[in-house]
Amino acid sequence: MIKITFPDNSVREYPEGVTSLEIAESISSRLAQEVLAADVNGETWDLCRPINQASSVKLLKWEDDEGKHTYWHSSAHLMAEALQELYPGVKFGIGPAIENGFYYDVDPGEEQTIKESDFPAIEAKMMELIARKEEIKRQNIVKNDAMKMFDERGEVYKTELIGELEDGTITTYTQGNFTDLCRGPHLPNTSYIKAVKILSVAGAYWRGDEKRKQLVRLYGITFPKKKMLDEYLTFLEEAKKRDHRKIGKELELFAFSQNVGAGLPLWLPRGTQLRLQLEDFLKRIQKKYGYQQVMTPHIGGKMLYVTSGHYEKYGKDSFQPIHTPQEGEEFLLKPMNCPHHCEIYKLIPRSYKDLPIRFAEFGTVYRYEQSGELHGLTRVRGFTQDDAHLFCRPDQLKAEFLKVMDIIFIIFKALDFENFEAQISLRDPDNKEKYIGSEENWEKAEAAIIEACREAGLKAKIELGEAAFYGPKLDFMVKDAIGRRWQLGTIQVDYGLPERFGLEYTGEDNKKHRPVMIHRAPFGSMERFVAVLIEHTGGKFPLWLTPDQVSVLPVSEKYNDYAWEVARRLEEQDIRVIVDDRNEKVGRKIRDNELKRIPYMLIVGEKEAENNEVSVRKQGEGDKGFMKIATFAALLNDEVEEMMNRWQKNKEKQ
RNA sequence: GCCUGUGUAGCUCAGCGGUAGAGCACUUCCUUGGUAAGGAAGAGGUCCCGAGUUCAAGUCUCGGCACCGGCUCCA
Repeated sequence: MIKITFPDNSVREYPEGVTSLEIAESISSRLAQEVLAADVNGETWDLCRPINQASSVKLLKWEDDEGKHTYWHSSAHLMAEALQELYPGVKFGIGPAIENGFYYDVDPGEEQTIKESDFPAIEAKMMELIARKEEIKRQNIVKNDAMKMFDERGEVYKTELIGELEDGTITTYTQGNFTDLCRGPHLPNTSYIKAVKILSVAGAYWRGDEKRKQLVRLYGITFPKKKMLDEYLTFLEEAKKRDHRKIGKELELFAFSQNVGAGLPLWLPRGTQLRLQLEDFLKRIQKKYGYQQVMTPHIGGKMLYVTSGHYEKYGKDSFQPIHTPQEGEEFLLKPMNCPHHCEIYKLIPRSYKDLPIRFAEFGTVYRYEQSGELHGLTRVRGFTQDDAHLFCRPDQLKAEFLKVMDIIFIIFKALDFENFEAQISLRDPDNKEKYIGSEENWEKAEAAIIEACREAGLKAKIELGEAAFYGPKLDFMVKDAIGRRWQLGTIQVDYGLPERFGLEYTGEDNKKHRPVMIHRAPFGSMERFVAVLIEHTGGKFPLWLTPDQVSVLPVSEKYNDYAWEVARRLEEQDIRVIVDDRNEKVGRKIRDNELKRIPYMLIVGEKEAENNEVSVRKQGEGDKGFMKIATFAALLNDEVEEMMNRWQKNKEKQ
């Protein structure tokens, strides 16, 4: 007998070689039905894998990430088995579980492809295999045997993977005629899977390497209940409705024109107004934090970027230089604002007393993104960064860094971006030649960021190899409607550019010193931020961001004056109003498309004028009845109030 | 840049070798002054661009462009 300890520290005895499934059965039959895998001494194990010594065991269900993971991993195998039957000679790459579902990378060979129209057949085959209730068997195998087995089947991708494994660690899983190299764990058999959906097909380079063969990646998802699949598909449908590209079009916020060029957004009047509100908001905050606004041109001499190192790194992959006809000069469309700001810093001698100096600019930059990369407003070729560069003494770095974090938190709080993830992006330690700057400076910069995050109590994930080529950074990531992560705010510590540009200040000791630079953009870019804001709010922006929230409609021209009086009083309370008194035959003009988008309509006529009231209608909700002007204003202001409160509270905390 | 897929009216889409379609929006008229309505009529299209096959091409084939979903990339 062996002792099994459960998460609540209770202990039961079982015969040696007991499986997690048997343990579950011993507790309740319901549990046995629901359990998918088990955590055995911190490792996720198959339900049917015998436990041979005293262990602590946690049974994992759908609700546990590891349970779901196991479920989807087995589903990936199931899909692979179906593909093997449908596409003879198909070779397999890897097939992991992901956040929502799973994928499998396969090479169907030269002769055949897998298309979207094939999905139903693949799904049907998977259901057929499920009905067979095939057992999924784990096997330990010697490296040479594994190599031989997969080699005989021509599984070149698998043999490459096996070659990198250590002998003794190799396991395979088999169901029906399908055997896969796999660490596991897996479900006991295929019948656990009830609902199947192939979601999409895409190309994916083998091992993520652009230079290697591109395989076909098939994405799918499965659920233990048909209803759950339906709910998931409904969720995807709903998310599509919040797509910023769709809402941006509907609300006339922004557009693209093939004549202007791919990835070059046109900001329409309403979108521009929204963006300007956001810019004003940040400008107000920045003023309080001691920033100075600067403005710099959209192009810069090539030498500027040779000095900065950007030319060497990105020159070939940028918009190409602009040439002057007579003087033969070369200019680049500016891909970032930092060199310009460095030039401003350099103009006059700086004293240690002047620092920190903070130059802010809503700077529009142009980057030649590969055509396949473009994505609505989130990935474009021309965009405006809410950029600023801080030049400070080394001893000021941490304090400045923390202040920048404050600004980001204020913005995220004000706009309800609660579910952001912070990521510290450091160098790839195995690939240091990708970066410029001295070892010492990198270490200082990386340490400064980690230290600042700790001090601010910010939980940040550390990612190696994600740093910019000139320095490490702290990024704030927010998800869009369908869960894609986008980087918004960013703070970067840079010892390199000051050196390249020869930036100096005179210290207390009357000697020249090198300032440290912080690059930062709390929104990231106006384009991407607005995109994510649209997806988060579904286009229902907070009142303080929407320029025209209310329309006032007099029932006849007799009440035009009263309508204007109402408008004036609302505007006193920062509520923007459109008065629709354009036509004495008012009823007809109401169809106007513009007015229909305004959520609140106030109808005024005899009764209202008499009682100093308005009659309120809300788009889609109908009549809200008569209301005093002040009451109505308060109703709208609740929203604003809430926002201001949050901001205030946050400031008090500081 | 690379792999699927899509491109028809302002928007959402149907049509898939034989005279360009629907709903919403738009214009005009009528109806209703408490109203984001109803009725009628009308206007609107190099069917993304370019070649090819065919008596005949939105429709089939090839090339390009744009967009979508991914991969790679992301200063």
